[in-house]
Amino acid sequence: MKVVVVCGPTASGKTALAVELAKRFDGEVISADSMQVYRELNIGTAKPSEQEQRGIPHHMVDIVSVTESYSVSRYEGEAALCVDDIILRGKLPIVCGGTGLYIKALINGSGFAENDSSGKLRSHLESLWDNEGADAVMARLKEADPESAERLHINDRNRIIRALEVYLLTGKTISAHNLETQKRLPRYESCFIGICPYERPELYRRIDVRVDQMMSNGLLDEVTELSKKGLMINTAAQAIGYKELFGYLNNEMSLEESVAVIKQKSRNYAKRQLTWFNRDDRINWIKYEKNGNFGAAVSKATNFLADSGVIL
RNA sequence: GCCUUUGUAGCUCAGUUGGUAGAGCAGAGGACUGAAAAUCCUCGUGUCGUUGGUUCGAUUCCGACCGAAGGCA
Repeated sequence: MKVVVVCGPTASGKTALAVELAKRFDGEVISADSMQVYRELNIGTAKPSEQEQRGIPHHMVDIVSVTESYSVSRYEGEAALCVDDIILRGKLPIVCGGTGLYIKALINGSGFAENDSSGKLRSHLESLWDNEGADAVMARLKEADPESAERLHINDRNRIIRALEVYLLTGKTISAHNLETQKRLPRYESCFIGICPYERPELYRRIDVRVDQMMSNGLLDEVTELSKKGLMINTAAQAIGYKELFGYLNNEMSLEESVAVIKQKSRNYAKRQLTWFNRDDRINWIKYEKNGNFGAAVSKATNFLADSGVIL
């Protein structure tokens, strides 16, 4: 059984397409979205409403609280269980989302290196970075893992720290680990469908419109509630739409400004998503004009599924 | 109407004691293996408002004009 993947940048119409395909081909949706996993984040993550879900089961949504920190490796394991179960029940698994790394981890089966659950090593390395500077951390990485040190830019704090962390934890370099996992066969056979407007300005227009919709749907109330409860912490605090309105609530900027920043950051994000997906040559793209209709997209997607043998 | 300030990259603004200019943001491209809605890299020629003058040479100094903001009437 092949797994269907519907991907693309934010606000491009992934959800509607995935649900329609699920309707037609007896599927269930597995979300691949790093922010929709959080129960308390709804409007700002464009989490599909009950109406939008049209009775199709959606997995990997609302599975943790914002008080927890979620991560790719956890996603990889849990989402794979969902997919396996769907296959076992004879249904078509449809992975749908914009978090490229999550999709890759699920389909390819990355096999991430160990992590220190106590977080002690991480915070030690972070304070090393802050107190002694990037060069000090980089010097240690150069000794332990010259390959990664060569590859990583001196400013890329997250990756340098992680590379060193992996070495100290496992005694193996992250570069060796990556090399090894890249050789593995993918966990699932798959058919990738990407959806995106043909023209960049149209994508950006759709993003702006959607942010305005989120605001009229009560995003500010949602964020206000979260901030009252003091819940904007951990990874969830990085969510676009939340951190900006949090800034407004802290009197750092006007409401108008923060909405403009949300739009801005969403556009920047969409750009990064496209860079990620464009590199993946497995993706069959559905690119639509401004007046492109949904029916055409669905039939195009159906053709892709037929070509790759997902459906007969 | 007069006075003051101001007009430089799509936006906000530096700067050139006169030798045609540079940051941030935006935008474009790229990277990405346990934070990924994160993290990071690369890319800056624009009639220096218009027009005269001084000068070997003006975006820079001077004048006029046009636009903007503030003040006084």
